[in-house]
Amino acid sequence: MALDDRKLDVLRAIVEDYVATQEPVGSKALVERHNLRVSPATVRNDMAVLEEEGYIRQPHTSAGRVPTDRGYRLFVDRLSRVKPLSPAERRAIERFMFGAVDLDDVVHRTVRLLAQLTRQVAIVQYPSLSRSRVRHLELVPLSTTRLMLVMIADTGRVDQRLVELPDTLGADDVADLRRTINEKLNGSLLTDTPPLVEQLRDEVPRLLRPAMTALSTVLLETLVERKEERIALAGTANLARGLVDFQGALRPILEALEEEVVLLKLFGEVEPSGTRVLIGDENEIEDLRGTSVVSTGYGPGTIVVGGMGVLGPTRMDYPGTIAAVRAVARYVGDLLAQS
Amino acid sequence: MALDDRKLDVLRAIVEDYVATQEPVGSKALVERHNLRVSPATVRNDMAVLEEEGYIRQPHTSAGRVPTDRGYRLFVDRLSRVKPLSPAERRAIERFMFGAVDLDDVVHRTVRLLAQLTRQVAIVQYPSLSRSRVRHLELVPLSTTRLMLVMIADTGRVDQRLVELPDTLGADDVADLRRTINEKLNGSLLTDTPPLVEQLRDEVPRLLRPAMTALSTVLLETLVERKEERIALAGTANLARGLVDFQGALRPILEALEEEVVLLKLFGEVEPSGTRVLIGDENEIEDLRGTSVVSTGYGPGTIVVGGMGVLGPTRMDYPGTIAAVRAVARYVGDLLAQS
DNA sequence: GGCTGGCACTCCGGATACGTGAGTGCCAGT
DNA sequence: ACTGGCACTCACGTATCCGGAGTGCCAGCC
Repeated sequence: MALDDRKLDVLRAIVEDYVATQEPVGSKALVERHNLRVSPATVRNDMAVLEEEGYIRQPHTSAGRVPTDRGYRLFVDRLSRVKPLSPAERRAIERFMFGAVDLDDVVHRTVRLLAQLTRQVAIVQYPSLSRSRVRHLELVPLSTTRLMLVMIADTGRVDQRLVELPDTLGADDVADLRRTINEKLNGSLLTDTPPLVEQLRDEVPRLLRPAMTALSTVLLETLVERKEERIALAGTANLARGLVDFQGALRPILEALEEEVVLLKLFGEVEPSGTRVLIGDENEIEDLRGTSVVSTGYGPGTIVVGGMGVLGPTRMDYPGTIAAVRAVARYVGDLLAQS
Repeated sequence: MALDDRKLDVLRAIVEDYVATQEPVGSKALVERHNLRVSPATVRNDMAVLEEEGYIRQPHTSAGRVPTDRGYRLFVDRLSRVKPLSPAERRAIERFMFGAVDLDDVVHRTVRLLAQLTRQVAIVQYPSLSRSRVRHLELVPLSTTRLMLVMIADTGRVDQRLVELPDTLGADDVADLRRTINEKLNGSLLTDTPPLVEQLRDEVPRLLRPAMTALSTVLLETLVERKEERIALAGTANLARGLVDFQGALRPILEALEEEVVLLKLFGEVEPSGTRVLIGDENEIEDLRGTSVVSTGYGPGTIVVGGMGVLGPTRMDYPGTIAAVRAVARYVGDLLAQS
């Protein structure tokens, strides 16, 4: 059955009111607050249809209506426009991000900014290693048998690992290794490096082979195997605000949020295409059903190097949240493009 | 008034029972569970005295007794022995920490380990910059006018910052700067470096002065001004377990936990002497009254490079928690000593 | 003097009952 | 197709009641 325009209006009104008040909304209140030009009785009929179609439901007989996940979905897809940020919010973004010194700092500020802007839990994935290119590899001798391997990615990310050498090396040797590695790997996507790393061993003088072997091993670990990506989180206190429904449900949510692996799933499939909204049961993660996630990719220009987003109760202000997430992602993307 | 031994026994029993059951404990239950060799009536008299002295209180007339902050304090100071970890727990520590690859990883694992062991919120401060020594400073040319400055501290901590150069530099120049900086600063405590950095400018050839000036500025920021230390947090979900008392109080606690500045205060005054226990109102941070904090310093050998600890409801298992915090701190200290 | 059994008293928490009001579904009328 | 009217339902707040755990106090006992 096709829903006519008025029914869609009613659904939109229900979602908006419910998000604003957090209370089931009834037919009378609805006609008062929105100027639908019909009587409550008519609205009730429409509601009955909407309920039949699964867009809204009644918590109890003779209570108002509440949107279902399906209702929110329709609302997000067809009934709402992303609302532009207020100038104050735009200014807040700039103020907040101004003066960030390094990638850590950027990510940190971003996640707090998002949490504050949306008043929800914010999640930011560090630029993914697999989507970065090697900008430079540095070898720092700590002792004659120990090197610190520092990898600098074009996303600003810096990783370091300790390498134990099988035998002692002089400064010249280290320089040699450094040159070889950089010539081979600089500029390549991290996911493409493994075969290159394999070749490294054969490109150094016989004497340096054992050292290079040790180095290759660590390199492989650093570049590829170390799948575990990093995540920053903020605004968990906001969960305690949406008290009523949560209450007991809070615990599993907090637990899920501490599992980085779980969170990464949320960003696993970010497409450059744009913002993704997961509503309630659409979420694959058991414990996070009952919450919605608005996420998007970010990166310099059109490249996506990581994801960011927010998580909150399904009854969230979608247009506002989507706008905020997009704006912040874009801002951070520009920031990355500059450096 | 001095409390005789039996009264102390009663207090200890009350604390233990209350911690175990989370319910006010009455005189009858007390004599049953512990073998005090007196009647409930006698215990009641003792309780009356303990209450007068402020060690316990009644939530309501005709309810059992609950320890006050003062009661816990006495318990911790005089009535309890730190209980050694179980073999299973010791093994858990080793298993959990095994295979940590870098400092980030160590801190991460540590905080999760602590949270799991104590079933409370765990907090670990990264090795404090101000308590570290410079092990090595590396300059990595990213372009002709840009350097990445990487600082490696003896605590395993690695920080990096971008430096924009006033004019272009060749590879030799960079090597020159690197050598000068390292000769000057290597091995010195970070807090002692500022005067040394000031001198740097005059120790390079005239041509390199502008570059060195830029470098010095960033160095100062990195080494000293950047007071903001880093913090890792885990186990916030555990807060939701101690439900009853918290309930509404949860929000401000979560908020406080997100303020790194606030958390650092907790470790501001860690003395190498040992473990510190802050009970309820003893806590200086407004929002964290009502919680207790068990914290200790950690570091290689007897040196303290940072703090770690856990936070939970005042009704926590102090002996167990103290033991866990100490054991983990010690283990991590040993780990740092090795590297 | 310190300990104990007995006893009256307090008060929290859960169960039950009741009235109220918001909201609904349906129907007959326009 | 919309509306006004009406009977019905049910969550929620308030009031009341009851049982039980726990106390404070007192008189008696060792």
